[in-house]
Amino acid sequence: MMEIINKFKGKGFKLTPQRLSILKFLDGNTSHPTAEDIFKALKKTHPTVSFATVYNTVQALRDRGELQEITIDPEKKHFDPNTAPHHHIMCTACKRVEDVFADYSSALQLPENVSKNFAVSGNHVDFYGICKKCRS
Amino acid sequence: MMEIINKFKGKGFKLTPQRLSILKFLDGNTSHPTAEDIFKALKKTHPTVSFATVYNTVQALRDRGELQEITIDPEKKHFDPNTAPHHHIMCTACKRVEDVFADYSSALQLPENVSKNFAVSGNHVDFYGICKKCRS
DNA sequence: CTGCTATAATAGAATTATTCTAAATTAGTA
DNA sequence: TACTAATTTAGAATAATTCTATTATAGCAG
Repeated sequence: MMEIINKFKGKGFKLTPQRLSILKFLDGNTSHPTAEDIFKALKKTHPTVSFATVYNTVQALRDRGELQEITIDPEKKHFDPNTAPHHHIMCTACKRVEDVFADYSSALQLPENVSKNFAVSGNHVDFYGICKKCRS
Repeated sequence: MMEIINKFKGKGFKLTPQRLSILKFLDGNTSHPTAEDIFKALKKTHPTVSFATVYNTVQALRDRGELQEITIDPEKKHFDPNTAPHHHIMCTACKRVEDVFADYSSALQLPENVSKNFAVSGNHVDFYGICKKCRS
């Protein structure tokens, strides 16, 4: 928690109460919240917040490399404060997203016809399936 | 082309001129068009079409397993008539999506704590980078 | 070939996610 | 303590997608 806050001292990032609340919510959060999830959580402490505050903060964090945008869900973006390289799996029934910690980097070689045309900056692996809860 | 059309004879799928036009546009198309791309192409032959026709047809094709929805682009969905398992790379500058034909299946093993909680139905690997054109 | 019916097309409204705008507020510095 | 650039807010705007109600038609049944 302290680390997160300290990361934003200086650098033209103002640590407002709203942002502090968002940072607290995100810190160590592995639930892969959507903008709406963050908005709802923030409303508890700041009933008058606007969605713009959520998107502003999310964007500021993304720009600083402190928040990852997850595209696994075709319906909406999810966010992940864990910026270490890792992957995800989504339950196609309940839409929940979970982490997959595995290092596939050495296996994911691009065919030459592609690698010669791209300066690759990253990759991610998305898995889809049905979770235990949704089967029972 | 003929194959595509024949796939939809019977089965409660009506082959309307609009749909035929969409099928022709998609057949062998490796450009990963968005709904808007399809809409624009369709407008050339059917100037009065509605977006609903595009989305209806896309959904019918998806339901029949003849069209894949691509989530690599955070801004919008792309579609791919190639339903054989393969992967994608997106240029983060020009947003173009290209195919990556590589078989990573044996390498993409899930860690046990995940695999024991999911009946996995599929996966895809997304690469990001800058394409040659956008660097020059 | 003709008529019937379920399916599809259309225009446009509605919904959802996200971004923008302009005015009021405030964090952090001087 | 005052100032200023950054932020918040409410709400409008935009973009992607879905829905609705009406009209049209593909494909089958006779």
